[in-house]
Amino acid sequence: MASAAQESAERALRAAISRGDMPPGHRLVEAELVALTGVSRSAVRLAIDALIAEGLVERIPHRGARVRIVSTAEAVAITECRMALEGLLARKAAERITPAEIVPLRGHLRVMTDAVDGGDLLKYSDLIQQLHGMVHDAARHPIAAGLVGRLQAQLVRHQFQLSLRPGRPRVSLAELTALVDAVTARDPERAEAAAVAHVRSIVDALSEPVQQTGDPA
Amino acid sequence: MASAAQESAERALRAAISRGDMPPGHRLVEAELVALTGVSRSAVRLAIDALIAEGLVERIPHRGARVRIVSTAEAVAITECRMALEGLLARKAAERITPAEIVPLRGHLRVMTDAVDGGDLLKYSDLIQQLHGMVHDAARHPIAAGLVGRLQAQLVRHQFQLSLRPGRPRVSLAELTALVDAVTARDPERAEAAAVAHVRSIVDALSEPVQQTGDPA
DNA sequence: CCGGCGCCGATTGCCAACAATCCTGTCGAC
DNA sequence: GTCGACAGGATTGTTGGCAATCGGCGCCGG
Repeated sequence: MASAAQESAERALRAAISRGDMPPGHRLVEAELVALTGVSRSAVRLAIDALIAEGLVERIPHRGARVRIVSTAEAVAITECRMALEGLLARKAAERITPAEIVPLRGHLRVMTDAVDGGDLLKYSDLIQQLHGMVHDAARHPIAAGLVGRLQAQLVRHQFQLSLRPGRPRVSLAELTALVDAVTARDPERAEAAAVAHVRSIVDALSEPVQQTGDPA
Repeated sequence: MASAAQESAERALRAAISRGDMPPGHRLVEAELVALTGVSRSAVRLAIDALIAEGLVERIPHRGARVRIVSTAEAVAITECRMALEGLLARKAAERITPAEIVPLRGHLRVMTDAVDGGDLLKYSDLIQQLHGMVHDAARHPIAAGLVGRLQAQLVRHQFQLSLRPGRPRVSLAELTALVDAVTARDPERAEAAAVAHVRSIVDALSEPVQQTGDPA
């Protein structure tokens, strides 16, 4: 991330991958990315290297880079790691949260409830990320937060599929309410347990076979 | 790690940092490393990038790379993350260990006991790493194991200081014995608890003020 | 005598060209 | 008709050199 060119290329790539443009398995041809981002090939190459280090992309020698395909098994394993780390973060957040942080956290939970009641799944998915961000900030543990962020970045696609399952938001909201309650009550044990329970339910949902929605589109 | 040159440079750098040659804060001048490793500057540069991605080295734009200085607070935070992940690994190991793995694990513990009784701290420190490696293998969770490995690599220096404290090996051995007992008994709950307890005691030891050795330098 | 300013060596960051490697399509032999 | 070898094209990996930037040193003014 030294130069501006590399950073811009990295952002562009990350956005394209997250947005679903460039699906898993898609080849990243360096010349194409040069034309796409407008930066030099060196910068593109370094950006790819950075994304490889984060686990978003993989490179086969002399065969180029491709968007990494994370299998369901890997997604489960990654989420298990996240489970352990979110537990740590929730515990720290409960220990270290300040009154000034408690108020917006509670407010955020109300907004999330409204989003679920309103059926706005996309917004709810965003709000979840924000909630985790607030908890991570309160935990004051940049290392664990950074690890969780990098783990999570690897499975935007899985997370997206998950949020569309019927009934899932209700379950998720109940678990997150318990988490916020415990954190704002400054109860580290309960906070850790709530966070672990929440992520565990994600693991279970991921492990289940994908539900047929009958949607022909 | 694509090319052999880069890999060799990376190994050399990693070894030099681990060995204590190149202490934290030491500047990594690219031309020097070219002369030292005998590979091209590009390879050195890529090797440095790889080490930056692992958190061992940091780079300031236009000012070069230096061996990263991890403060005690950071070491504690890193070890807290390790605590969470080792708990997960111990749990998985207890669930998944095979009879063929139980025997050498128990044997390794005896070797460790002998090393402590013999006062061979350096060897004991090595054996600890190997023991963790065996547990990680048994857990069959490459993602968590990889994360722990990269976290641990950042604080070889702290770990080294820790192992020299009087009385520490005895405590450590007792905790690890409990861990091995739980894992070989296939008791996930106890295994996780033992692993967490072990790493927590490391956290506590790190947090304590460094013992005065009477050396005024 | 001291503080600010501008040059200079050293070092890094960047780029364009070269060399090595791999996939694809085609040709020929069996 | 099918399999194997071969050449062509495309893509990546590497090298060397050049421009940009930074810290230190000496010089000048106060």
